[in-house]
Amino acid sequence: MDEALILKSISSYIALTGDEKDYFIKLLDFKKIKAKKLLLKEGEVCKHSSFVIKGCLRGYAVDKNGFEHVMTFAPKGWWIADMQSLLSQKPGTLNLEALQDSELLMLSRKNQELLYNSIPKFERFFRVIAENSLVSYQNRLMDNLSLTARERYLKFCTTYPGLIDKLPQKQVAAYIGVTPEFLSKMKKAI
Amino acid sequence: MDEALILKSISSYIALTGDEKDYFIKLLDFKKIKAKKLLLKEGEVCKHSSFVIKGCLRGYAVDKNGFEHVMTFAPKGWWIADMQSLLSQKPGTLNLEALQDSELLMLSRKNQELLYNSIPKFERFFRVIAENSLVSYQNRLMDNLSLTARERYLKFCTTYPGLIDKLPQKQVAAYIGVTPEFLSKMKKAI
DNA sequence: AATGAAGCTTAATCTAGGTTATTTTTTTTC
DNA sequence: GAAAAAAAATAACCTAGATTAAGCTTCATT
Repeated sequence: MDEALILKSISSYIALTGDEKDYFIKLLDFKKIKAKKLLLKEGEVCKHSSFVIKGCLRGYAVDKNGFEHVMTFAPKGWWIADMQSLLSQKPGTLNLEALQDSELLMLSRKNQELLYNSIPKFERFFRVIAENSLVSYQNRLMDNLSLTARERYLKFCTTYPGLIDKLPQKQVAAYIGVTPEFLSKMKKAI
Repeated sequence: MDEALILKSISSYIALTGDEKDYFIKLLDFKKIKAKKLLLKEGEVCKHSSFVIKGCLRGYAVDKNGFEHVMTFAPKGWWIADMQSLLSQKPGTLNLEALQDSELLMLSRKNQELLYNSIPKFERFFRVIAENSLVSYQNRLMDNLSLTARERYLKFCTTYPGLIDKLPQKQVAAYIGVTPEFLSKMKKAI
């Protein structure tokens, strides 16, 4: 298990002593997950925040017509969870799926509470993470309200250059909010 | 200036001593704002988080075609800011406008930093606020990806029963993501 | 290497919601 | 309380993107 990435990511926001790092690392569970396997299924209660150290996951919901909508992609260095379910501890609506063979450092909700109480600096860390995430959802919402499908696609390509050629394009479609057929048509026109 | 509401809202998440309450209250600036006046204009840097104690504000952006899109409504008991600008301290894209004569308790970014350092519990408070807000933007995004305009309208009505009959309906339209004409057409059909 | 199964493309057709324009109603303002 | 301005309603027409359905391509599994 390689904790260098997560410690580096944390150090951008808060400074930890060696002891604090050790304590934190002990609260994490390492997990490998195979491509196409589900980390969390809709209807289950989300019990962990997971930090991706290898591979990539996606969080998606299935609507009442059976269509998938991608809420988030989580490549290396990102956190993923069904936040709604994690906060409320009620059954969630998201499926968290590995897109590739992946490796995670998982922080259980219980350990996260422990962490807040023993190293209050982590309140700050997760506050900043939540604020940044909030802003990115605000931006995405605004894009969905004000841009055409074509503009959203082009923005996706420039915003996530590392993802665009790794993802099946039907999943890009499910993220930007168009059908795979229409994305295909757009790509021809570009 | 009436600080009862903000203290009550905080007490749902963290417990404060009398001294802490006093200290916090002194960091706030009271402001009255007339209906239709802008608290923040796009292009300006957002310097405050504002808690609404009376009235209602909206945060909206104007797209390149001149159409307004409502990011958020902030009735009594809610916070409002251009988060992106507040966090980055760069010029923002949101206009924050009073919909009615309103009263605010404003916490400057500088005082917010002070607050975090002198009463670290506030890290937790604003973390929780940010997490809840994040979840509500996730839900709204999912609604925009998966529901019809009609469904979004009906959901708006049940989610914000207090707002629906106070707002000009063109602003409801700018929130759910349809033209005022289409909203009018839908209402007739319902 | 063969056999699926899943993903991608293409194209014809359809529709939810947009656009434009006019009229009516409500709200502001002097 | 009259005039002007903003909001809402109505209706005809338009289009971005959805739907359906067929063929094609890639890729995983035996």
